[in-house]
Amino acid sequence: MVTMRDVAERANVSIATVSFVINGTKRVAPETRARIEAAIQELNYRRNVVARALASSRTRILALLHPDLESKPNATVIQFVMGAAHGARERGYDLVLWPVNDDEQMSHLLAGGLVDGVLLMEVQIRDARVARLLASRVPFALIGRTEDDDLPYVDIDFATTIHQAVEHLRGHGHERVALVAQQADATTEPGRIMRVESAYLDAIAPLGHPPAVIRVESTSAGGRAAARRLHDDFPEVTAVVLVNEGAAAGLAKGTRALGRQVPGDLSIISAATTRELGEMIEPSLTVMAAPAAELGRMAADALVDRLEGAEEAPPQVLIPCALVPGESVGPPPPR
Amino acid sequence: MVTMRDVAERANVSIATVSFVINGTKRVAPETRARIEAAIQELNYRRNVVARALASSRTRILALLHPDLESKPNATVIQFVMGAAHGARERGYDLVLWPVNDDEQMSHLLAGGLVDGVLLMEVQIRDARVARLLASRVPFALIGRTEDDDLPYVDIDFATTIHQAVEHLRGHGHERVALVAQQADATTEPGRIMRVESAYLDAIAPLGHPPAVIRVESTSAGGRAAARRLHDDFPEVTAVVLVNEGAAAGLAKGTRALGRQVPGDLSIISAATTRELGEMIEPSLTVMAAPAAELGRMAADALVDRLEGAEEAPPQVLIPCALVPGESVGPPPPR
DNA sequence: CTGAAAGCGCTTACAG
DNA sequence: CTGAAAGCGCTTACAG
Repeated sequence: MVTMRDVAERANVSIATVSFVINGTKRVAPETRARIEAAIQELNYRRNVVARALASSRTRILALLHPDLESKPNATVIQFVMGAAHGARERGYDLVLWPVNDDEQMSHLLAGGLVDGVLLMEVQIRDARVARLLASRVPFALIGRTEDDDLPYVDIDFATTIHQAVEHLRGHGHERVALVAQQADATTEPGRIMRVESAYLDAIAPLGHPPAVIRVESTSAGGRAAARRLHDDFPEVTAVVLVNEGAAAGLAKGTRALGRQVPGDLSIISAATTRELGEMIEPSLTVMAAPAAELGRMAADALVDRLEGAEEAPPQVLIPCALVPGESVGPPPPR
Repeated sequence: MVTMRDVAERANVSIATVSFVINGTKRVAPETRARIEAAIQELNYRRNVVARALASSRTRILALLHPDLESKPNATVIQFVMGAAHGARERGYDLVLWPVNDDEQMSHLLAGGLVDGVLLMEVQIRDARVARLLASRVPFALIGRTEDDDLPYVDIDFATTIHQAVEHLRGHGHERVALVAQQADATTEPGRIMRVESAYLDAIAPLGHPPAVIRVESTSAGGRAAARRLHDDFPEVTAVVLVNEGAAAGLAKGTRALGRQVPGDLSIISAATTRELGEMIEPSLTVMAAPAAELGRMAADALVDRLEGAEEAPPQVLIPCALVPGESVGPPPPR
């Protein structure tokens, strides 16, 4: 292995000077610099990142802390993860995956000193991991939000997204618009659920009709259950905003299985999902595409900004989803 | 930060002895050990992984080297990635994501000394990255295979999978079975394409009919194109084995758009996809579920085995997909 | 502008 | 069974 010492010897300088040119930390005379750069070339030297990390107490590694995603493969999730990985790489950081649910194990990992910062996914309204993170003093950024808004986060702008979805449906003449959201289970209560529901209530208020909210699990079966509940409990509803990626296909299939046409009898917008998902379903769903890759990238970026000492207020970023028209929205059925 | 020195002082031993008990590298007298363990507890000491890495020249970090997955979110991919992350964690290793296409950048990363080993995804038949990896002397394992079979790999057993798919269709009375595979583009030629096609030829040989192979891109549009080609070019075909996850939904939709029923006119098995994908489509697709999470886990495991000095031959693992019946396979239409 | 040297927090022969 | 010490390959005050 070629070390900095080898380079220094070949260029007839001290290792300190080599370090200065590699890192650009101090000005170095042009001819000295040239000698060093030549030596680096000739020896094909590459600085050892571990030694650098130890000496500088900065590893330039970020952790992506997420629950076990194996069980619920969600199309937007991988885009998010890849966005974060790219964002980190572009800033010269590495991203490690920490599939950790156990809050104890998380503290262990944090204390090991491997990472400079943490990206926390699937944030809950009250999230014990946030307290651990705060206690560990390791900088972090959230994907999603907790109850209190003074932590750095990056999130989908659900308010704008839902409003635009409802607006789009109103433009087609719908007045009775339901929301199909995600069911919180005992342990998890993503902040998004709460925010989505309140955005929905806001958005439909001008229509002057009572809200229709259905919560189902994020699976095909959940989607079919939603179709049935819509049919049985809310027959006056002519359009639905869905914020539950896993249930999208089931909702479309279930609706048709009940003899109702999409969009003839029921219009559907699937918010915060991928365009690819929309295309897979029959009829192709009109979606509000989640800016998942951008969010991942921005989360990494924001975290690196903090690590590199940008002293501003904690970054708080909201991005709305973008409407991608499909074939699942039309006028309401004649009464 | 609490260091090993702090622990040593509190326990009245040398830091070497502390290291021995933490790592179990040498036997230590029971009472000494007890003192040290107590000190660790009291100080809540956690060994610094960076210092350990530098001293032992083992970082216990693995890299997952993959192309940009953002563009083609493929449901099995995330399961694979998560499987690898879990597998690594369980062995006490961290997994970093390296979204790298550029083969130059890859060498840079490899030379940095951050990782002990590499997992290489989306392996091509002739893969330049493999040569780089070999040159770098960093141990690795492949997901998929190159032309030559003497490198350590973990892969789907396509031969068995395709045979079982064809067998299943024969059991329903099909004799004319087509293959819809993935189109290789200029730069990528996954080894799987080749292996899938030859497995298909083997599997249908006993049927005594000419093969019908269609290659399309891995998108909904590709799937619709396949439906049309089947209809136009291979009217005698009554069943298809699909090995192209991205095209699955398009094939089903496209077939129906041509006025043909699934499975009434055409039976479909989608191989090497997730069960969730099958459920999303209408009708629910019969799939051969890819053992993606297992493969990821096994790849990580195999790599760690090598790193920890298992001297055996390079691990080569093949796992077939498992049949998950849906509603897309039935008897062939009466002639 | 450059260098000598301490130090980052561990592991690991080597001695005893 | 335990310790003193060298060393992993860098960065970074501090001097000059």
